[in-house]
Amino acid sequence: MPLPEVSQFIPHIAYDSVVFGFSKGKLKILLMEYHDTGWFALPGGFVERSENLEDAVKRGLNERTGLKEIYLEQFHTFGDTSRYRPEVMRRILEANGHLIPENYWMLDRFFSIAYYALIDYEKVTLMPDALSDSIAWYEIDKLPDLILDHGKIVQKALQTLRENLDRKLIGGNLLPERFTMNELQAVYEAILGQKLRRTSFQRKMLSLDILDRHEKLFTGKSHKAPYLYSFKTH
Amino acid sequence: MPLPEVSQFIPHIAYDSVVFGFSKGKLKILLMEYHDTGWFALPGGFVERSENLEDAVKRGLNERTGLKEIYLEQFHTFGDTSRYRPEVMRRILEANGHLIPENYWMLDRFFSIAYYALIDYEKVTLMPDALSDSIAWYEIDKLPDLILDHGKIVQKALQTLRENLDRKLIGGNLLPERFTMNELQAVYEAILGQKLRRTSFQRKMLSLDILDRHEKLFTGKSHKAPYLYSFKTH
DNA sequence: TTCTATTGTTTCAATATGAGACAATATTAA
DNA sequence: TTAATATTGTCTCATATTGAAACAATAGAA
Repeated sequence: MPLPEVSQFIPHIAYDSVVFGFSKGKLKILLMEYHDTGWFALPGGFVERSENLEDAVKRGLNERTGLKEIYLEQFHTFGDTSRYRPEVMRRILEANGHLIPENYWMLDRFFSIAYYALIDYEKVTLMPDALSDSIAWYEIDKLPDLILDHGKIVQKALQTLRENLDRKLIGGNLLPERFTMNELQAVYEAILGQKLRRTSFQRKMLSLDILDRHEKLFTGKSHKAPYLYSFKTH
Repeated sequence: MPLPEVSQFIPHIAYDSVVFGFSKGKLKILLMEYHDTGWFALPGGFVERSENLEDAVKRGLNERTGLKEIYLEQFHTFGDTSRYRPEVMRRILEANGHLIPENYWMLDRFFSIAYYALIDYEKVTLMPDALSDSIAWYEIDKLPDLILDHGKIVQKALQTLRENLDRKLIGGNLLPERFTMNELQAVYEAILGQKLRRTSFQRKMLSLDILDRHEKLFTGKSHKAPYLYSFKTH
Protein backbone atom coordinates (compact mmCIF):
# COMPACT_ATOMS: atom_id res chain seq x y z
CA MET A 1 0.00 0.00 0.00
CA PRO A 2 1.49 3.30 -1.12
CA LEU A 3 1.81 6.34 1.10
CA PRO A 4 -1.24 8.61 1.09
CA GLU A 5 -0.78 11.71 -1.04
CA VAL A 6 -1.47 15.19 0.24
CA SER A 7 -3.55 15.90 -2.87
CA GLN A 8 -6.24 13.68 -1.39
CA PHE A 9 -6.31 15.15 2.13
CA ILE A 10 -6.31 18.49 3.90
CA PRO A 11 -2.86 19.03 5.40
CA HIS A 12 -2.37 19.91 9.07
CA ILE A 13 -5.77 18.57 10.07
CA ALA A 14 -6.49 15.21 11.66
CA TYR A 15 -9.15 13.73 13.86
CA ASP A 16 -8.87 11.29 16.74
CA SER A 17 -11.72 9.27 18.16
CA VAL A 18 -12.23 7.87 21.62
CA VAL A 19 -14.57 4.94 21.08
CA PHE A 20 -16.26 3.80 24.27
CA GLY A 21 -17.71 0.35 24.74
CA PHE A 22 -19.07 -1.47 27.76
CA SER A 23 -18.50 -5.14 28.51
CA LYS A 24 -18.32 -7.32 31.62
CA GLY A 25 -19.03 -4.34 33.82
CA LYS A 26 -16.07 -2.35 32.51
CA LEU A 27 -15.81 0.77 30.39
CA LYS A 28 -13.39 0.26 27.52
CA ILE A 29 -11.97 2.15 24.56
CA LEU A 30 -10.46 1.12 21.25
CA LEU A 31 -6.72 1.46 20.70
CA MET A 32 -4.55 0.71 17.69
CA GLU A 33 -1.11 -0.84 18.06
CA TYR A 34 1.32 0.13 15.31
CA HIS A 35 3.57 -2.40 13.59
CA ASP A 36 6.97 -3.04 15.13
CA THR A 37 6.94 -0.05 17.45
CA GLY A 38 5.03 -1.19 20.52
CA TRP A 39 3.19 2.14 20.24
CA PHE A 40 -0.48 2.59 21.01
CA ALA A 41 -2.70 5.34 19.66
CA LEU A 42 -6.30 6.37 19.28
CA PRO A 43 -7.99 5.50 16.01
CA GLY A 44 -7.76 8.60 13.86
CA GLY A 45 -7.37 9.81 10.33
CA PHE A 46 -7.44 12.64 7.88
CA VAL A 47 -10.15 14.61 6.14
CA GLU A 48 -10.50 14.35 2.38
CA ARG A 49 -10.40 17.56 0.39
CA SER A 50 -14.15 17.63 -0.30
CA GLU A 51 -15.38 15.79 2.75
CA ASN A 52 -17.23 17.15 5.77
CA LEU A 53 -15.25 16.79 8.98
CA GLU A 54 -17.88 14.68 10.69
CA ASP A 55 -18.23 12.44 7.62
CA ALA A 56 -14.50 11.77 7.78
CA VAL A 57 -14.80 10.64 11.38
CA LYS A 58 -17.76 8.41 10.57
CA ARG A 59 -15.92 6.95 7.59
CA GLY A 60 -12.92 6.10 9.77
CA LEU A 61 -15.04 4.55 12.48
CA ASN A 62 -17.00 2.53 9.96
CA GLU A 63 -13.78 1.16 8.43
CA ARG A 64 -12.57 -0.01 11.83
CA THR A 65 -15.78 -1.20 13.47
CA GLY A 66 -18.16 -1.98 10.63
CA LEU A 67 -20.81 0.23 12.25
CA LYS A 68 -22.84 2.68 10.19
CA GLU A 69 -24.89 4.55 12.77
CA ILE A 70 -22.71 5.77 15.60
CA TYR A 71 -23.38 8.14 18.46
CA LEU A 72 -20.66 10.74 17.97
CA GLU A 73 -19.78 13.91 19.77
CA GLN A 74 -17.01 16.40 19.12
CA PHE A 75 -15.42 17.54 22.38
CA HIS A 76 -12.15 19.38 21.82
CA THR A 77 -9.52 20.41 19.30
CA PHE A 78 -5.90 20.01 20.27
CA GLY A 79 -3.53 22.54 18.74
CA ASP A 80 -0.47 22.97 20.91
CA THR A 81 2.93 23.09 19.27
CA SER A 82 4.06 20.35 21.65
CA ARG A 83 2.03 17.94 19.50
CA TYR A 84 4.55 18.49 16.70
CA ARG A 85 6.82 15.42 16.95
CA PRO A 86 7.67 14.45 13.37
CA GLU A 87 9.96 11.64 14.52
CA VAL A 88 6.93 9.76 15.87
CA MET A 89 5.09 9.57 12.57
CA ARG A 90 8.39 8.93 10.77
CA ARG A 91 9.07 5.86 12.88
CA ILE A 92 5.54 4.56 12.37
CA LEU A 93 5.78 4.93 8.61
CA GLU A 94 9.28 3.50 8.40
CA ALA A 95 8.27 0.52 10.50
CA ASN A 96 5.80 -0.19 7.71
CA GLY A 97 8.60 -0.22 5.14
CA HIS A 98 7.80 3.14 3.60
CA LEU A 99 10.39 5.40 2.02
CA ILE A 100 9.48 8.88 3.17
CA PRO A 101 9.77 11.75 0.68
CA GLU A 102 11.34 15.11 1.50
CA ASN A 103 8.88 17.34 3.43
CA TYR A 104 6.27 14.62 3.50
CA TRP A 105 2.95 16.10 4.62
CA MET A 106 2.19 13.56 7.32
CA LEU A 107 5.26 14.71 9.23
CA ASP A 108 3.95 18.30 9.47
CA ARG A 109 2.35 19.93 12.46
CA PHE A 110 -1.23 18.69 12.94
CA PHE A 111 -4.31 20.00 14.69
CA SER A 112 -6.45 17.17 15.94
CA ILE A 113 -10.20 17.46 16.32
CA ALA A 114 -11.26 14.91 18.89
CA TYR A 115 -14.58 13.03 19.02
CA TYR A 116 -15.94 10.44 21.33
CA ALA A 117 -18.24 7.66 20.21
CA LEU A 118 -20.55 5.42 22.21
CA ILE A 119 -21.23 2.04 20.69
CA ASP A 120 -22.75 -1.31 21.46
CA TYR A 121 -19.75 -3.53 22.22
CA GLU A 122 -21.44 -6.62 20.83
CA LYS A 123 -22.12 -5.13 17.42
CA VAL A 124 -18.49 -4.37 16.58
CA THR A 125 -16.27 -6.22 14.12
CA LEU A 126 -12.76 -4.89 14.61
CA MET A 127 -10.57 -4.27 11.58
CA PRO A 128 -7.02 -2.85 11.87
CA ASP A 129 -5.81 -0.37 9.27
CA ALA A 130 -2.72 -0.70 7.07
CA LEU A 131 -0.30 0.72 9.63
CA SER A 132 -1.53 -1.30 12.60
CA ASP A 133 -1.00 -4.77 13.92
CA SER A 134 -4.19 -4.66 15.84
CA ILE A 135 -7.17 -2.74 17.07
CA ALA A 136 -8.56 -3.91 20.38
CA TRP A 137 -10.48 -3.00 23.50
CA TYR A 138 -8.69 -1.75 26.62
CA GLU A 139 -10.18 -1.10 30.00
CA ILE A 140 -10.30 2.58 30.70
CA ASP A 141 -8.27 2.27 33.89
CA LYS A 142 -5.72 -0.15 32.46
CA LEU A 143 -4.57 1.75 29.40
CA PRO A 144 -1.03 1.42 28.07
CA ASP A 145 1.00 4.57 27.42
CA LEU A 146 -0.22 6.35 24.32
CA ILE A 147 1.71 8.37 21.73
CA LEU A 148 1.77 12.16 21.66
CA ASP A 149 -1.02 13.74 23.71
CA HIS A 150 -3.46 10.85 23.22
CA GLY A 151 -3.51 10.16 26.94
CA LYS A 152 -4.70 13.71 27.56
CA ILE A 153 -7.30 13.32 24.82
CA VAL A 154 -8.72 10.23 26.53
CA GLN A 155 -8.92 12.03 29.87
CA LYS A 156 -10.73 14.98 28.31
CA ALA A 157 -13.13 12.61 26.54
CA LEU A 158 -13.95 10.88 29.79
CA GLN A 159 -14.46 14.17 31.58
CA THR A 160 -16.81 15.41 28.84
CA LEU A 161 -18.69 12.13 28.80
CA ARG A 162 -19.25 12.40 32.55
CA GLU A 163 -20.50 15.96 32.25
CA ASN A 164 -22.86 15.03 29.41
CA LEU A 165 -24.14 11.79 30.91
CA ASP A 166 -27.17 13.21 32.73
CA ARG A 167 -27.66 16.22 30.53
CA LYS A 168 -27.90 14.27 27.28
CA LEU A 169 -29.03 10.86 28.59
CA ILE A 170 -26.56 9.06 26.38
CA GLY A 171 -25.72 6.07 28.55
CA GLY A 172 -28.04 3.81 26.58
CA ASN A 173 -25.86 4.05 23.50
CA LEU A 174 -23.42 1.67 25.19
CA LEU A 175 -26.05 -1.04 25.61
CA PRO A 176 -28.04 -3.24 23.26
CA GLU A 177 -31.56 -2.20 22.33
CA ARG A 178 -33.06 -3.86 25.41
CA PHE A 179 -31.39 -3.97 28.81
CA THR A 180 -32.16 -4.37 32.48
CA MET A 181 -32.12 -1.53 34.97
CA ASN A 182 -29.13 -3.17 36.61
CA GLU A 183 -27.16 -3.09 33.37
CA LEU A 184 -27.98 0.56 32.84
CA GLN A 185 -26.88 1.35 36.36
CA ALA A 186 -23.61 -0.52 35.76
CA VAL A 187 -22.96 1.70 32.72
CA TYR A 188 -23.52 4.82 34.78
CA GLU A 189 -21.27 3.55 37.54
CA ALA A 190 -18.50 2.64 35.11
CA ILE A 191 -18.62 6.08 33.50
CA LEU A 192 -18.83 8.04 36.73
CA GLY A 193 -16.38 5.80 38.52
CA GLN A 194 -18.58 5.48 41.58
CA LYS A 195 -21.35 3.31 42.99
CA LEU A 196 -24.91 4.60 42.82
CA ARG A 197 -27.82 3.74 45.09
CA ARG A 198 -29.98 1.17 43.38
CA THR A 199 -33.37 2.48 44.47
CA SER A 200 -32.60 6.13 43.82
CA PHE A 201 -31.24 5.28 40.39
CA GLN A 202 -34.32 3.28 39.49
CA ARG A 203 -36.69 5.97 40.73
CA LYS A 204 -34.76 8.66 38.85
CA MET A 205 -34.64 6.80 35.55
CA LEU A 206 -38.32 5.89 35.66
CA SER A 207 -39.35 9.43 36.59
CA LEU A 208 -37.55 10.86 33.56
CA ASP A 209 -40.11 9.10 31.36
CA ILE A 210 -37.51 8.09 28.78
CA LEU A 211 -37.79 4.32 29.13
CA ASP A 212 -40.26 1.80 27.79
CA ARG A 213 -40.78 -1.31 29.90
CA HIS A 214 -40.97 -4.65 28.11
CA GLU A 215 -41.14 -8.32 29.05
CA LYS A 216 -39.24 -9.86 31.93
CA LEU A 217 -35.83 -11.42 31.43
CA PHE A 218 -35.59 -14.95 32.84
CA THR A 219 -31.95 -15.75 33.37
CA GLY A 220 -32.39 -19.05 35.22
CA LYS A 221 -31.11 -17.46 38.42
CA SER A 222 -33.14 -18.15 41.53
CA HIS A 223 -34.67 -14.74 42.15
CA LYS A 224 -37.22 -12.34 40.81
CA ALA A 225 -36.74 -11.66 37.10
CA PRO A 226 -35.98 -8.07 36.09
CA TYR A 227 -37.89 -6.24 33.38
CA LEU A 228 -36.21 -5.32 30.11
CA TYR A 229 -36.25 -1.65 29.16
CA SER A 230 -35.48 0.33 26.04
CA PHE A 231 -35.09 4.03 25.43
CA LYS A 232 -38.12 5.73 23.96
CA THR A 233 -37.50 6.71 20.38
CA HIS A 234 -39.89 9.69 20.37
CA MET B 1 -0.26 46.61 4.18
CA PRO B 2 0.77 43.59 2.12
CA LEU B 3 -1.18 40.35 1.98
CA PRO B 4 -0.19 37.83 4.66
CA GLU B 5 2.04 35.05 3.34
CA VAL B 6 1.28 31.40 3.92
CA SER B 7 4.86 30.87 5.11
CA GLN B 8 3.89 32.64 8.32
CA PHE B 9 0.65 30.77 9.04
CA ILE B 10 -0.75 27.26 9.08
CA PRO B 11 -2.99 26.87 6.05
CA HIS B 12 -6.58 25.62 6.30
CA ILE B 13 -6.83 26.54 9.99
CA ALA B 14 -8.49 29.61 11.43
CA TYR B 15 -10.09 30.58 14.70
CA ASP B 16 -13.16 32.68 15.37
CA SER B 17 -14.00 34.27 18.69
CA VAL B 18 -17.36 35.19 20.16
CA VAL B 19 -16.53 37.95 22.62
CA PHE B 20 -19.29 38.54 25.13
CA GLY B 21 -19.72 41.78 27.04
CA PHE B 22 -22.47 43.12 29.25
CA SER B 23 -23.68 46.71 29.30
CA LYS B 24 -26.91 48.51 30.11
CA GLY B 25 -28.60 45.24 30.96
CA LYS B 26 -27.87 43.69 27.57
CA LEU B 27 -25.59 40.88 26.49
CA LYS B 28 -23.47 41.93 23.52
CA ILE B 29 -20.80 40.53 21.24
CA LEU B 30 -18.06 42.06 19.13
CA LEU B 31 -18.40 42.13 15.36
CA MET B 32 -16.10 43.40 12.64
CA GLU B 33 -17.45 45.20 9.60
CA TYR B 34 -15.31 44.79 6.48
CA HIS B 35 -14.45 47.70 4.19
CA ASP B 36 -16.83 48.45 1.35
CA THR B 37 -18.79 45.22 1.59
CA GLY B 38 -21.38 45.80 4.30
CA TRP B 39 -20.34 42.39 5.59
CA PHE B 40 -20.14 41.54 9.27
CA ALA B 41 -18.04 38.77 10.79
CA LEU B 42 -16.69 37.47 14.05
CA PRO B 43 -13.19 38.57 15.01
CA GLY B 44 -10.89 35.78 13.95
CA GLY B 45 -7.48 35.03 12.58
CA PHE B 46 -4.83 32.50 11.76
CA VAL B 47 -2.32 30.50 13.75
CA GLU B 48 1.38 31.16 13.23
CA ARG B 49 3.57 28.23 12.31
CA SER B 50 5.14 27.90 15.76
CA GLU B 51 2.32 29.27 17.87
CA ASN B 52 0.00 27.41 20.22
CA LEU B 53 -3.61 27.56 19.10
CA GLU B 54 -4.80 29.22 22.27
CA ASP B 55 -1.96 31.76 22.15
CA ALA B 56 -3.09 32.73 18.67
CA VAL B 57 -6.60 33.41 19.92
CA LYS B 58 -5.30 35.45 22.84
CA ARG B 59 -3.01 37.41 20.53
CA GLY B 60 -5.91 38.25 18.24
CA LEU B 61 -8.16 39.29 21.10
CA ASN B 62 -5.41 41.41 22.62
CA GLU B 63 -4.86 43.21 19.32
CA ARG B 64 -8.55 44.10 19.10
CA THR B 65 -9.46 44.79 22.72
CA GLY B 66 -6.19 45.68 24.42
CA LEU B 67 -6.91 43.07 27.11
CA LYS B 68 -4.19 40.71 28.29
CA GLU B 69 -6.02 38.38 30.68
CA ILE B 70 -9.17 37.04 29.10
CA TYR B 71 -11.56 34.30 30.15
CA LEU B 72 -11.49 32.04 27.12
CA GLU B 73 -13.17 28.76 26.31
CA GLN B 74 -13.01 26.62 23.21
CA PHE B 75 -16.44 25.27 22.31
CA HIS B 76 -16.51 23.80 18.81
CA THR B 77 -14.65 23.30 15.56
CA PHE B 78 -16.52 23.91 12.34
CA GLY B 79 -15.38 21.81 9.40
CA ASP B 80 -18.21 21.42 6.92
CA THR B 81 -17.43 21.78 3.23
CA SER B 82 -20.25 24.32 3.02
CA ARG B 83 -17.89 26.77 4.74
CA TYR B 84 -15.76 26.78 1.59
CA ARG B 85 -16.84 29.97 -0.19
CA PRO B 86 -13.68 31.43 -1.77
CA GLU B 87 -15.61 34.29 -3.36
CA VAL B 88 -16.35 35.71 0.09
CA MET B 89 -12.73 36.13 1.12
CA ARG B 90 -11.87 37.25 -2.42
CA ARG B 91 -14.35 40.11 -2.22
CA ILE B 92 -13.11 41.15 1.21
CA LEU B 93 -9.50 41.24 0.08
CA GLU B 94 -10.30 42.99 -3.20
CA ALA B 95 -12.34 45.62 -1.39
CA ASN B 96 -9.11 46.40 0.43
CA GLY B 97 -7.32 46.98 -2.87
CA HIS B 98 -5.34 43.77 -2.86
CA LEU B 99 -4.25 41.97 -5.97
CA ILE B 100 -4.82 38.29 -5.22
CA PRO B 101 -2.22 35.77 -6.41
CA GLU B 102 -3.09 32.50 -8.14
CA ASN B 103 -4.14 29.84 -5.57
CA TYR B 104 -3.82 32.30 -2.71
CA TRP B 105 -3.94 30.38 0.59
CA MET B 106 -6.59 32.52 2.24
CA LEU B 107 -9.08 31.43 -0.42
CA ASP B 108 -8.66 27.74 0.49
CA ARG B 109 -11.00 25.65 2.56
CA PHE B 110 -10.71 26.49 6.26
CA PHE B 111 -11.51 24.72 9.49
CA SER B 112 -12.45 27.18 12.18
CA ILE B 113 -11.87 26.50 15.84
CA ALA B 114 -14.34 28.64 17.77
CA TYR B 115 -13.80 30.16 21.21
CA TYR B 116 -15.94 32.35 23.37
CA ALA B 117 -14.54 35.02 25.64
CA LEU B 118 -16.12 36.82 28.60
CA ILE B 119 -14.77 40.27 29.29
CA ASP B 120 -15.47 43.38 31.32
CA TYR B 121 -17.15 45.72 28.85
CA GLU B 122 -15.68 48.80 30.49
CA LYS B 123 -12.09 47.65 30.20
CA VAL B 124 -12.09 47.33 26.42
CA THR B 125 -10.41 49.65 23.89
CA LEU B 126 -11.64 48.58 20.48
CA MET B 127 -9.18 48.52 17.58
CA PRO B 128 -10.22 47.41 14.08
CA ASP B 129 -7.78 45.35 12.00
CA ALA B 130 -6.44 46.19 8.56
CA LEU B 131 -9.39 44.72 6.65
CA SER B 132 -12.13 46.27 8.77
CA ASP B 133 -13.86 49.59 8.95
CA SER B 134 -14.91 48.98 12.50
CA ILE B 135 -15.17 46.67 15.42
CA ALA B 136 -18.15 47.32 17.66
CA TRP B 137 -20.62 45.87 20.16
CA TYR B 138 -23.94 44.42 19.00
CA GLU B 139 -26.78 43.26 21.17
CA ILE B 140 -27.08 39.52 21.03
CA ASP B 141 -30.67 39.64 19.85
CA LYS B 142 -30.15 42.43 17.35
CA LEU B 143 -27.32 41.01 15.28
CA PRO B 144 -26.94 41.81 11.60
CA ASP B 145 -26.52 38.96 9.12
CA LEU B 146 -23.06 37.44 9.36
CA ILE B 147 -20.85 35.93 6.67
CA LEU B 148 -20.44 32.20 6.16
CA ASP B 149 -21.59 30.16 9.16
CA HIS B 150 -20.77 32.84 11.72
CA GLY B 151 -24.42 33.10 12.73
CA LYS B 152 -24.40 29.41 13.59
CA ILE B 153 -21.16 29.88 15.52
CA VAL B 154 -22.74 32.60 17.65
CA GLN B 155 -25.74 30.41 18.41
CA LYS B 156 -23.53 27.51 19.45
CA ALA B 157 -21.45 29.86 21.62
CA LEU B 158 -24.54 31.12 23.37
CA GLN B 159 -25.84 27.60 23.90
CA THR B 160 -22.51 26.49 25.40
CA LEU B 161 -22.31 29.58 27.58
CA ARG B 162 -25.76 28.81 28.97
CA GLU B 163 -24.84 25.21 29.70
CA ASN B 164 -21.61 26.26 31.41
CA LEU B 165 -23.05 29.17 33.37
CA ASP B 166 -23.93 27.29 36.54
CA ARG B 167 -21.40 24.53 36.18
CA LYS B 168 -18.39 26.82 35.87
CA LEU B 169 -19.69 29.93 37.67
CA ILE B 170 -18.32 32.19 34.98
CA GLY B 171 -20.89 34.97 35.02
CA GLY B 172 -18.64 37.24 37.05
CA ASN B 173 -16.17 37.56 34.18
CA LEU B 174 -18.62 39.92 32.50
CA LEU B 175 -18.65 42.32 35.45
CA PRO B 176 -16.10 44.60 37.06
CA GLU B 177 -14.22 43.38 40.13
CA ARG B 178 -17.00 44.53 42.47
CA PHE B 179 -20.69 44.37 41.67
CA THR B 180 -24.09 44.25 43.30
CA MET B 181 -26.23 41.15 43.51
CA ASN B 182 -28.69 42.83 41.21
CA GLU B 183 -26.04 43.31 38.54
CA LEU B 184 -24.98 39.69 38.80
CA GLN B 185 -28.58 38.61 38.46
CA ALA B 186 -28.98 40.81 35.39
CA VAL B 187 -26.00 39.03 33.80
CA TYR B 188 -27.56 35.65 34.46
CA GLU B 189 -30.90 36.79 33.09
CA ALA B 190 -29.31 38.22 29.94
CA ILE B 191 -27.40 35.00 29.30
CA LEU B 192 -30.29 32.66 30.04
CA GLY B 193 -32.83 34.88 28.33
CA GLN B 194 -35.28 34.63 31.21
CA LYS B 195 -36.15 36.37 34.45
CA LEU B 196 -35.00 34.81 37.70
CA ARG B 197 -36.55 35.10 41.16
CA ARG B 198 -34.62 37.67 43.12
CA THR B 199 -34.71 35.95 46.50
CA SER B 200 -33.93 32.48 45.18
CA PHE B 201 -31.04 33.85 43.17
CA GLN B 202 -29.60 35.67 46.16
CA ARG B 203 -29.94 32.66 48.43
CA LYS B 204 -28.37 30.39 45.83
CA MET B 205 -25.39 32.65 45.16
CA LEU B 206 -24.68 33.20 48.83
CA SER B 207 -25.00 29.50 49.66
CA LEU B 208 -22.38 28.62 47.04
CA ASP B 209 -19.80 30.37 49.19
CA ILE B 210 -18.04 31.90 46.21
CA LEU B 211 -18.66 35.58 46.98
CA ASP B 212 -17.00 38.01 49.35
CA ARG B 213 -19.20 40.79 50.69
CA HIS B 214 -17.74 44.28 50.83
CA GLU B 215 -18.95 47.79 51.63
CA LYS B 216 -22.35 49.14 50.65
CA LEU B 217 -22.85 51.01 47.41
CA PHE B 218 -24.60 54.35 47.91
CA THR B 219 -26.08 55.40 44.59
CA GLY B 220 -28.03 58.43 45.85
CA LYS B 221 -31.29 56.59 45.22
CA SER B 222 -33.80 56.72 48.03
CA HIS B 223 -33.76 53.14 49.19
CA LYS B 224 -31.63 50.66 51.06
CA ALA B 225 -28.10 50.50 49.65
CA PRO B 226 -26.98 47.13 48.25
CA TYR B 227 -23.73 45.49 49.24
CA LEU B 228 -20.90 45.12 46.77
CA TYR B 229 -19.62 41.60 46.18
CA SER B 230 -16.62 40.08 44.48
CA PHE B 231 -15.77 36.52 43.53
CA LYS B 232 -13.44 34.77 45.92
CA THR B 233 -10.05 34.28 44.36
CA HIS B 234 -9.29 31.08 46.29
C1' DT C 1 -41.27 62.38 60.65
C1' DT C 2 -43.37 59.87 57.03
C1' DC C 3 -43.20 57.74 52.62
C1' DT C 4 -41.14 55.05 48.77
C1' DA C 5 -38.27 51.88 46.53
C1' DT C 6 -35.20 48.34 46.97
C1' DT C 7 -32.40 45.10 49.57
C1' DG C 8 -31.41 41.23 52.76
C1' DT C 9 -33.62 37.67 55.46
C1' DT C 10 -37.10 34.51 56.93
C1' DT C 11 -40.99 31.49 56.38
C1' DC C 12 -43.77 27.87 54.56
C1' DA C 13 -45.13 24.86 50.91
C1' DA C 14 -43.73 21.93 47.17
C1' DT C 15 -40.37 19.05 45.16
C1' DA C 16 -36.27 16.19 44.98
C1' DT C 17 -32.95 13.11 47.03
C1' DG C 18 -30.66 9.81 50.57
C1' DA C 19 -31.22 5.76 53.12
C1' DG C 20 -33.54 2.04 54.21
C1' DA C 21 -37.67 -1.08 54.81
C1' DC C 22 -40.86 -4.06 52.63
C1' DA C 23 -43.24 -6.95 49.45
C1' DA C 24 -42.95 -9.81 45.18
C1' DT C 25 -40.97 -13.62 42.76
C1' DA C 26 -37.81 -17.15 40.08
C1' DT C 27 -35.24 -20.74 41.26
C1' DT C 28 -32.83 -24.09 44.53
C1' DA C 29 -32.74 -26.90 48.61
C1' DA C 30 -35.06 -29.54 51.98
C1' DT D 1 -44.82 -29.37 48.64
C1' DT D 2 -42.65 -26.16 51.38
C1' DA D 3 -38.95 -23.26 52.91
C1' DA D 4 -34.88 -20.63 51.84
C1' DT D 5 -32.26 -17.33 48.98
C1' DA D 6 -31.16 -13.65 46.02
C1' DT D 7 -32.67 -9.91 43.58
C1' DT D 8 -36.16 -6.74 41.90
C1' DG D 9 -39.76 -3.15 42.16
C1' DT D 10 -42.07 -0.12 45.27
C1' DC D 11 -42.93 2.46 49.32
C1' DT D 12 -41.75 5.24 53.46
C1' DC D 13 -39.68 8.71 56.04
C1' DA D 14 -36.01 11.95 57.07
C1' DT D 15 -33.30 15.50 54.93
C1' DA D 16 -32.03 18.89 51.46
C1' DT D 17 -33.31 21.99 47.79
C1' DT D 18 -36.24 25.16 45.43
C1' DG D 19 -40.51 28.16 44.50
C1' DA D 20 -43.22 31.80 46.12
C1' DA D 21 -44.18 35.16 49.11
C1' DA D 22 -43.98 37.77 53.48
C1' DC D 23 -41.28 40.63 56.41
C1' DA D 24 -37.83 43.68 58.21
C1' DA D 25 -34.17 47.13 57.27
C1' DT D 26 -32.75 51.41 55.29
C1' DA D 27 -31.18 55.54 52.03
C1' DG D 28 -32.97 59.24 50.41
C1' DA D 29 -37.18 62.29 49.09
C1' DA D 30 -41.30 64.60 50.56
